[in-house]
Amino acid sequence: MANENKLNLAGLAKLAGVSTSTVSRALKDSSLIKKETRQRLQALAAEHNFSLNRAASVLRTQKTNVVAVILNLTDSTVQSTSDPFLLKVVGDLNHALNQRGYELLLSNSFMATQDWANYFISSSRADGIIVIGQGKSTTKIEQVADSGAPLVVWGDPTTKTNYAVVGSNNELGGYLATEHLINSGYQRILFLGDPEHAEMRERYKGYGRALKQYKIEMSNELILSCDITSKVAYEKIGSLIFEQGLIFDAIVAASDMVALGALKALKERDVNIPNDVGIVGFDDIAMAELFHPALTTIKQNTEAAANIMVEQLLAQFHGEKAKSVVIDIELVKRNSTRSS
Amino acid sequence: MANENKLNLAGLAKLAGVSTSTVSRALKDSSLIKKETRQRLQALAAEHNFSLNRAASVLRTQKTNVVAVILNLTDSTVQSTSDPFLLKVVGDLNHALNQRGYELLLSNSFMATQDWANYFISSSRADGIIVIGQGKSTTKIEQVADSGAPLVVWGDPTTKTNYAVVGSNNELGGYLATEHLINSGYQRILFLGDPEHAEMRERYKGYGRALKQYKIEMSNELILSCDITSKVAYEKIGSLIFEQGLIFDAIVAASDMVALGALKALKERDVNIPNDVGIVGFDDIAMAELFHPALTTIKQNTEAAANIMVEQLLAQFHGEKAKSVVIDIELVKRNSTRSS
DNA sequence: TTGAAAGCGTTACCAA
DNA sequence: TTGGTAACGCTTTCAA
Repeated sequence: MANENKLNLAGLAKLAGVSTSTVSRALKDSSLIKKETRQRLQALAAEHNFSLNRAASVLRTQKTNVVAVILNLTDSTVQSTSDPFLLKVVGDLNHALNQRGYELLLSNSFMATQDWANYFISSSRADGIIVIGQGKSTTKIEQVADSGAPLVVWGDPTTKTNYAVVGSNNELGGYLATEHLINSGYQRILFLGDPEHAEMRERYKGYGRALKQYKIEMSNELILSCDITSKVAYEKIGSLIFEQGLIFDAIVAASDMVALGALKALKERDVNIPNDVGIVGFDDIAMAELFHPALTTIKQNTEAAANIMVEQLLAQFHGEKAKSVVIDIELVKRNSTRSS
Repeated sequence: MANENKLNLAGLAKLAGVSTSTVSRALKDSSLIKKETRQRLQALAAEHNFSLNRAASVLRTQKTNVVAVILNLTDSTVQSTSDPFLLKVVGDLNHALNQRGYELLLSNSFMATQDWANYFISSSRADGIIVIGQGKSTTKIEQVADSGAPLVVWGDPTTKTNYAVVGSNNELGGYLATEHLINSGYQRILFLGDPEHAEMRERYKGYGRALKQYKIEMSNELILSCDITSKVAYEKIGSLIFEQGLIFDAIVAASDMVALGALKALKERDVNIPNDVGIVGFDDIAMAELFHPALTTIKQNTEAAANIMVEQLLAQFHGEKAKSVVIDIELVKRNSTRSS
């Protein structure tokens, strides 16, 4: 047991025989203070393991140096804890924020049920908010935007909003995935995903555009709506094959997790991938290349996205207006599709 | 744009024609205040989207209601962002903390380079610390323990420490994995993992105990030290086979990620799983059952662990002493091993 | 180059 | 049942 009564600025000042103002300034290396005084005080602080009281400092400066990151989940808590893509984004955001001297306060839409701007900003819990995922409804996000609180959203940047959205070009991703399948000789291409979900809807649009461009008729039975978890995808593909047989020879999956669920269902029925059926995923999670066959997918660059999101948020701290940014995506060809 | 000048307790009190003390008490539903007054003030607060200033409140009460969670990473930043098991633990901790009215401040050992107790506790950033992973060195953890700050560590609870460790019975897990392989008729069982890592070392011990018990000679060439990422495991298994051929017929992997890397290397060489080689993983990450064949593994119950960790931490807030707790593990038989 | 002191917004003690 | 007020620990303006 150490610190019975915690050392504060006043205590440190007393020890040093100077005023609190001097110590305060010295610790931020202010040029107002003589260099040797500064060094002496910094050494003293280090020696006593001194650290400033955040609460007092936040109260005084009205600045928290914290950013709230909200996982905006749609269906159930399960998604948060098992979706590696979302967690990858959180990890990258943490890194990007830390590099700029900010800390990450993690929350999700099940926990933060109240008005986000009030809860995080007015209460001085955080200086800004990053929301991951537009989900099926954007009312809570719009509420934050209307409050004027600094906000950046990970989602689909092509849809029009009154707040800054950073995200991949989902429509193009859907298009490239589909085009790759067509060029590889696949004919009956299934779309597997949840079109109610903003980002997935765009991927679906890209799928449609590619089909149209290559003069392939769109067929309703080849559009399979499905929650974005591998378990649901696995079940959906299983029952589709059971009921109608193998009516498709390729799948455009709305996410890698969905693709992997489908892959499992197909392999269990001894369908050969990529010869009988080709599959393209979306995200390029770390595990995509570990699967057998390694998953062809549309890579989302989360590190770049995280940096841009943080920069757009910090811009708002300085009174600038943030803008939506489209992150480049990239088709990563592996072995779940025939080479074109 | 709303709130030009943010409403505070004093402002709200003025609006209501009462004192700040009364509003303060009313908002925490104190029985000191007459019921109707309470309700009136609560309604008024809601109407004005009022929320208390956390910084002021923390400064006054010396209580943050925040817990710092530190990912104690060993090798590189890569591990944090790609290890689904660690992130699952973070997700479960977040859930457990939120349920008890605490928030989670996420950090990792690369960011928090200073003295953790000072940085998080003395500075009033958090009330307590949860460290995920004992890593290869525990000096920073011991520093926190010595400071007397509330602390719980996710790691191996069987090794003796002066702080509370919650974790799985890793030795038993290693034993069960190995025993299952032996009972399924495998003979030359490879251990794949990093024995310098506290938890992995215990799994290794369990592996050794099982071999001994079943009178199978331990052979140094069947102990393959390997960083706990799938990429490294993939490479290690690849070069082992290249150099010495298939000198093993089963693998006890120190984690699922390691197992999956090995699986990929084997499948690429057309080794049949589970007939030619059986594999048992550790963790039971969500993806374990998605693989083909679905991975036999030792399941760690992270939800239960998260709840226990949080309870042990909160106990320390009330002056109680926390104790180390062993979480039950369970062998989950799937298809990467022959059935015994 | 340094110091004094006000004030950030709560909470809780003491008084009424 | 309610109100006045000091105090939490820091930053920063103004004065020296």
